[in-house]
Amino acid sequence: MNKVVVVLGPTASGKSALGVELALRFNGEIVSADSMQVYKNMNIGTAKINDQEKKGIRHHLIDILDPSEEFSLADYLDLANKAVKDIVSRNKLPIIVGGTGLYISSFTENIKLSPSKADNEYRSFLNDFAVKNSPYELKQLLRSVDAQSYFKLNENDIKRISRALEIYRAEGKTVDEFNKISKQNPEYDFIKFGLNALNRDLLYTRINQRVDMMMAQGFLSEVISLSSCNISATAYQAIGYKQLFEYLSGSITLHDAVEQIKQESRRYAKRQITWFKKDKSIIWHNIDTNNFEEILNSCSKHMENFLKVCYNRY
RNA sequence: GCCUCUGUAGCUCAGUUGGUAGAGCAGAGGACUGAAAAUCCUCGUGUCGUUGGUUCGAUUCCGACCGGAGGCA
Repeated sequence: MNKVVVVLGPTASGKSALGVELALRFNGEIVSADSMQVYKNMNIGTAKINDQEKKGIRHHLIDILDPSEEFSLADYLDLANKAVKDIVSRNKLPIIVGGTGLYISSFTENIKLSPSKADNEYRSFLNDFAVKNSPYELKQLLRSVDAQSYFKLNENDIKRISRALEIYRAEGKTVDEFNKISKQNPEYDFIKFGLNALNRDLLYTRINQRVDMMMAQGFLSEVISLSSCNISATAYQAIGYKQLFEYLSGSITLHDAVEQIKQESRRYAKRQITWFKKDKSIIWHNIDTNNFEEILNSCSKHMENFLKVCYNRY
C-alpha cells in the first residue's frame, strides 16, 4: 500500500508549518484538508499559507474555488483522491494537512459516497416544513422510513434529519444502511500526527492573538473587497467573515465582531479536539511543552520508521 | 470627614416575606458520512465581602469593619 502522512490539529496549532517542513525533508506535497481554504480571496481570515511560507512545496486543494461556489464533503473526497493519486504517481509523498475532521476521517476511512447529488430544493422544502410546522413534525416524517435515525437524532438537529430524509428519498435506504455500504477498505497506509496544547488556555491565547494579527493584517479590507461578490452559503459560514459582514451592515460594533470571532474560533478548536480525540491512531505532540524543532524531529523519526521500505529514496 | 447606593458561580446580575441559592454569558464534556469554520445534545456547591449580635436557625434582619461607585464638604 502507498503511504500517506496526515498532519492534523485544532486551529492555530501550527499544522501548516509542520506540513511544509515534513514535505521538504521527505519529498512530499501537501494536500489541504480545510473546508474554507479551498476558496480564493479568503486568505487572511482562513489563515491560509502564503507563497513564502510554502517554501516551494506544492499545495493542493487550496484556492480552487470562487467564494460564490458551493463545496461539500463529496467534492472534497473526489478532489483529494485525485490529488493523492497524482502525487503518488509522481513518486512523491502525499501529506494531508488540515483541521476539518470530517474531511480527514472520511478520506482515511475511504468513504465512498453515492453518485446522487445533494438535493438543495428538497432541503429547503424540508427546512420550510420545519419552520411552518415544527421541528417535531419534521422529525415525525422520519419515523416510518428510518427508525434508527428517528431515535438517534434530536428534533432540533434539522440538518441531520433533512439529510436522513434526503438519503431515503434518493437511495431508498436508511442512514445506517447507507453508511454501511459507503465504507470501503482503506486504500493507503496512514501515519497521523496530531498537534495539540496540553494547556487549553495556551491554545486560546494563541487563537486570540492570531485573530488580533488577522485584523492588523487587513482582514477587514479583505472582507470589504468580498462584499461586492456573491458569497455562497458554504463560504459564508467561515468564522470571521460572517461577523465582519455583520459589522459592515451596521448590526454590531467592530469590537464586538472581533470578540465574537475569537469566541467562535475557540469553540471551533474545542470541537476539532473532540473530533480528533476519537482516533486512537493519532501520534500526538504537545505544542506547549515542545518547541517546533523538537516536534519536527520527533515526527521525522516516526516517519523514517513508517517509510523504511522506501527510506533509501530520501 | 459625612451621606446615599453597592459587595451572591470566572463575568453580568436575580433571589430567599429568615430554613445555606439560580439565570444569561464565559467555560467543560459529547455527538457527527453530500452545509462540517456547519449543526446538535448534556453539564451550575458558590466561605451569598469579613466579623459580632438577634434567632431553634442568618446569605436574608441589626451593628461594626473592609472593598467599590456616586454625592456633600
